[in-house]
Amino acid sequence: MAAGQGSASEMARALDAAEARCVRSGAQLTELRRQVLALVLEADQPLGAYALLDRLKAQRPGAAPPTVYRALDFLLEQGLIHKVERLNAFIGCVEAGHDHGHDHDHAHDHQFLICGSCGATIELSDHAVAHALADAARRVGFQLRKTTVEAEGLCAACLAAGAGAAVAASPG
Amino acid sequence: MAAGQGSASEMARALDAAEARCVRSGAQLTELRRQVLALVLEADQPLGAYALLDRLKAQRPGAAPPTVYRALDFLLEQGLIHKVERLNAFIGCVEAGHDHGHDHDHAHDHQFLICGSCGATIELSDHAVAHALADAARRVGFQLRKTTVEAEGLCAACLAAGAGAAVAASPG
DNA sequence: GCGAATTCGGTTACTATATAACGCGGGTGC
DNA sequence: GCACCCGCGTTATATAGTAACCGAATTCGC
Repeated sequence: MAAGQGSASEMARALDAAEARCVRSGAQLTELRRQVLALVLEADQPLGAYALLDRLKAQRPGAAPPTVYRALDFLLEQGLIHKVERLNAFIGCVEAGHDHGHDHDHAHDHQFLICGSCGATIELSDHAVAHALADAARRVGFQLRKTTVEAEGLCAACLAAGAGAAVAASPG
Repeated sequence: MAAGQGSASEMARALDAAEARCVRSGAQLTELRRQVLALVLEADQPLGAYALLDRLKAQRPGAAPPTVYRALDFLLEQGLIHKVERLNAFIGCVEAGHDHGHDHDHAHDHQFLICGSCGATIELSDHAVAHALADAARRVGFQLRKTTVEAEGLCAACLAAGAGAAVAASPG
């Protein structure tokens, strides 16, 4: 388990928060976009566009790649989801789950820790990391626009379960 | 301009250094691998696998995707090149250009700053960034194995040239 | 020398990821 | 009514990456 919404009510709350966010920014969270967002949020790990497409087809038989990519582009723009570049996969943004009214429309800096054993992906919002990177960029005169910080390794649960050995030893 | 070798002699030196590195680790820098490495190094920006393939075909008409991917895998393993995840592209490792004999075979932590205007990609080896990320991971009990830190923005040269406006205005 | 094992790379075919381009229908403004 | 924009269906295609099989060259053991 990693990121999935634990219950239907949590999901409903998250979708409502997303709706509110879109209204505030003058965007429309249409039925399709809502469906795709729900699929991303209910997964307990990042899902690829085609995995999402497969699931979307259950509700929307005619769905094709552009269907899901357009929805994903929208959700990315709205900051409701993130793309995990190392996995070519998409995951809900933890920040978006809160419906506090003040706009933190700024692209919040985040980092991902991806467990190579269980696939859990943890989103961090570590200020020190963001600051260090901003510092390093400034030192060479580079103006940051968007940062991608992702790490692969082993999560605490898998470490405790001795996954370090399991990963090396077992094929499955 | 960003990463390309400035001259034939620099290139030769870099290839010799790569050769030495491979010898030390018991690997073979074959003709194919050398060709692909040269193509990566002579580019002034990260190149995709298929761009490399196109260029490789000039020297090796029969080349196909596996040809270039196998060479790239080898070069990545040897730490001679890096993959830029955001671009699905490959770039020479600045560290590999130096032929100092001591083994820093450890995967050196690096960061990329990608200019959205000119495509230049700057490799940093900022300790503070690496340390901050390691710290953040440790705090949540996550064991790091490989980190990917990439940022998109504007390089100093493009900022000076007023690229901030140019990026918004001109298509080129 | 001869065969087994390994490494390298050519070749074919395929999977996965992502986008281009066209068109339709429904709203909005005038 | 009509021009316009938006959302989305639809078809086709581009780009990225792998699987699987094969043969040549080298090395190793004997």
